[in-house]
Amino acid sequence: MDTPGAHLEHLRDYNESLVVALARTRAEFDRAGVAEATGLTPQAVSKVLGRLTGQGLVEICGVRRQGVGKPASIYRLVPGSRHAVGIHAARRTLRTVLTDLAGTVLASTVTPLPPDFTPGQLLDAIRRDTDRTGGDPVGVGIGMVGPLDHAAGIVHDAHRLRHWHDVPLRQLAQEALAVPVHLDKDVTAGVTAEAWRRGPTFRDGALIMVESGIGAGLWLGGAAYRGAHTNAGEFGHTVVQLDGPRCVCGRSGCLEILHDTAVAAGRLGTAAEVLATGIVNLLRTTDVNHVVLAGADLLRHPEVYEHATRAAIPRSHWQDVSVTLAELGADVIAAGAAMQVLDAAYGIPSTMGVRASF
Amino acid sequence: MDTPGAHLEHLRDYNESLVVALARTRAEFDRAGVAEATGLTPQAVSKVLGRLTGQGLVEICGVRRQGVGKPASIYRLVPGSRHAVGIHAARRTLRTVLTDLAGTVLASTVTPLPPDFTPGQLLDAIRRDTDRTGGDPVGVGIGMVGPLDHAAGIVHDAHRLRHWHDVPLRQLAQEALAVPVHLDKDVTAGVTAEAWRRGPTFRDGALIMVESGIGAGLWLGGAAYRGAHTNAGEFGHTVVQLDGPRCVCGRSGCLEILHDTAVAAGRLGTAAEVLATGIVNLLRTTDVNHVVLAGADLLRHPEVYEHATRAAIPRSHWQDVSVTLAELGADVIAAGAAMQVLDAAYGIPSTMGVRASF
DNA sequence: GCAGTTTAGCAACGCTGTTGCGTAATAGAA
DNA sequence: TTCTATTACGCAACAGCGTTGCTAAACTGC
Repeated sequence: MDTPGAHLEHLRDYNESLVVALARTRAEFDRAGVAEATGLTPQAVSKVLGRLTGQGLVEICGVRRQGVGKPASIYRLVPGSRHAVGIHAARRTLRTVLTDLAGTVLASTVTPLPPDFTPGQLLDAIRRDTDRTGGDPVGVGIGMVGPLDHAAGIVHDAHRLRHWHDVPLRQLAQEALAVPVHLDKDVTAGVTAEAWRRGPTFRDGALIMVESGIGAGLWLGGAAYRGAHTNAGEFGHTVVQLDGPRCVCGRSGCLEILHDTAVAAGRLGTAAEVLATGIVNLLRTTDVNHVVLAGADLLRHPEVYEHATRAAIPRSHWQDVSVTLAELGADVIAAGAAMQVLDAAYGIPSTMGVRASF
Repeated sequence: MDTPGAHLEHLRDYNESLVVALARTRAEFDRAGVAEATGLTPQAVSKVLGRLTGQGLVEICGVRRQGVGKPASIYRLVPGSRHAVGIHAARRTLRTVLTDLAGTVLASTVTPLPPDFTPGQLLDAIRRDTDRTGGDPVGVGIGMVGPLDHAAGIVHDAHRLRHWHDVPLRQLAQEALAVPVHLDKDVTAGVTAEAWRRGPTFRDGALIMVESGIGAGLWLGGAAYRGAHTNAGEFGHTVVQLDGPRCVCGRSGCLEILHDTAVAAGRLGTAAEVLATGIVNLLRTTDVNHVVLAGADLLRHPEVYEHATRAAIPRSHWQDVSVTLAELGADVIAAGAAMQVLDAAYGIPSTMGVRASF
């Protein structure tokens, strides 16, 4: 820790983010409600709400009469007090969204990217579209195909893009944009969007994305899960047919090759069933209780995939799984990238800030 | 929160457990080393070490001369200051171990269980073997086949045991033993043992267990991962052959049925290759960088499985995966159950104690 | 023996949430 | 209208956390 007094500050930040997280899930709230939900004393909540009001994150919006006694002040989040920009760098297009603190998408633009674009070309496009979006964001999030290193901000080998080998994209973008930048896999950004919008009940979920490849973003135990090399969720390249056709990844009978082959043959139902088998495999492995379906290719026939998935999931008296389509549709990746920025700044920190990696 | 002052206490507990965690990974340590590793100031470390010494968890064991200046006091963990009992309730045997605070197995016993034993029979056996083990444990951990609910301490339907439907085993055992009891799936307990012994570098790992069924215990992001219904890691019932033979779970071509069929036919190499395919699927999904092989059936031919697994895992310049056998062998489940008790009492808490599930 | 260096810890401090208690605001009864 | 009970709010004092300032202790090297 290089800043003195860090530990009490972390305690304070932790409690503040706890209250912000609660504020995001409720249209309105009062002091007693926050105290009850968080376990803090009402007086402590007063102090926290005072600080948050001072930062403009929260405001009083009325009083609540509940019979006898002095009416309680009603607070609410000020969604417009903070903004973030999220970017989805796909293979041919750049999608840029502006979101507010509540996770609402305020603006969304799509511009084409040059074929087989270079890092420089992407940076130019990002700067152009970010400037055009405006909004004075607290940061910019970038969602992109992997493999990449989230912690280091380096793109190892963007799939099907020749000019991308160990590119320090986060650092480059940070210099170009002069705001904090987060880099993450597209699917992880996507599941963050769902988790951010659906609140703390969404503790374990997977976002299944079918869009020039099949991948999954994982949200496990209340946080984005990326694995040891930011490469978790490559479930398109799990084998479901040992003697199946050869896949580009080197193995045979991968989910992706079987799915894509069926789609190419016009057998969409079979493709959806194959995907559903893979999803149930994922459920067996991770035991998430929320499945979110997303991706351009999937959302062209949402009802087919949704039905096949629901049909494939077994039920029991103690197990339940929700299957839904991505609420934000095509914006989900970009919006999630923006929410990762907000999450870093206003979300509940996963550690207390002390290095535990000794 | 029902206890006042809870939040500052949590800060204190957090820092204390941070120091204990560090003490577990180092034979000896001094104030400056802890301060450097944790980010706390030396004076804060003094206070923490003073409290831990008072609790008997840590002791001074000498001084270190490093040239000029006053020598630094050398501290070390007192492994014998705390003990825990771990229990592995398998289908036919009850394994009971006693471990110390460092995770060393001090005693290990195996006793038979009646065929198709009842909850009452298991409780009797647990009480008997726990009493016999002695050691005044801080708690008892039970590792068992699922499905079960870790948080509620309820066994839903122990696989292949008829008398087990929604049994509140944790509560029953707690009343019978008069110490805190933890209940978890066997594989999760097992991976906890590996993680506890290998320290903070083991952040993402999977323990593969082949023993009357195939399962995986997951350790993701530095903590045991159980999923939404304590049912994560059921990877024996992931489909790897869409048109494969029917499995007991209702689907076809599960990893387990293919593996067991090959073993029954004497084709151990094929069985190991099938398992290895499943393991690579697991790596694709979770991106863990540690694979631990365990289970009685697997450890009968460890080299076959180890070789097949190593051969199946692709390598790249940014990706590395370690494949090892369970260090504790047959004790791994029971020892892990004991370490879960120690982890709850002396491990780094995952939350700051405030309810965030509003 | 003295100077220089490093460690250890007491004491004061700032900041956190908590507790005690006074004040404000309301409904309902007198 | 007036009084009382009730509920909400917040100032002030407090306990406990890690931090900072400073002094004492213990050692090496000259």
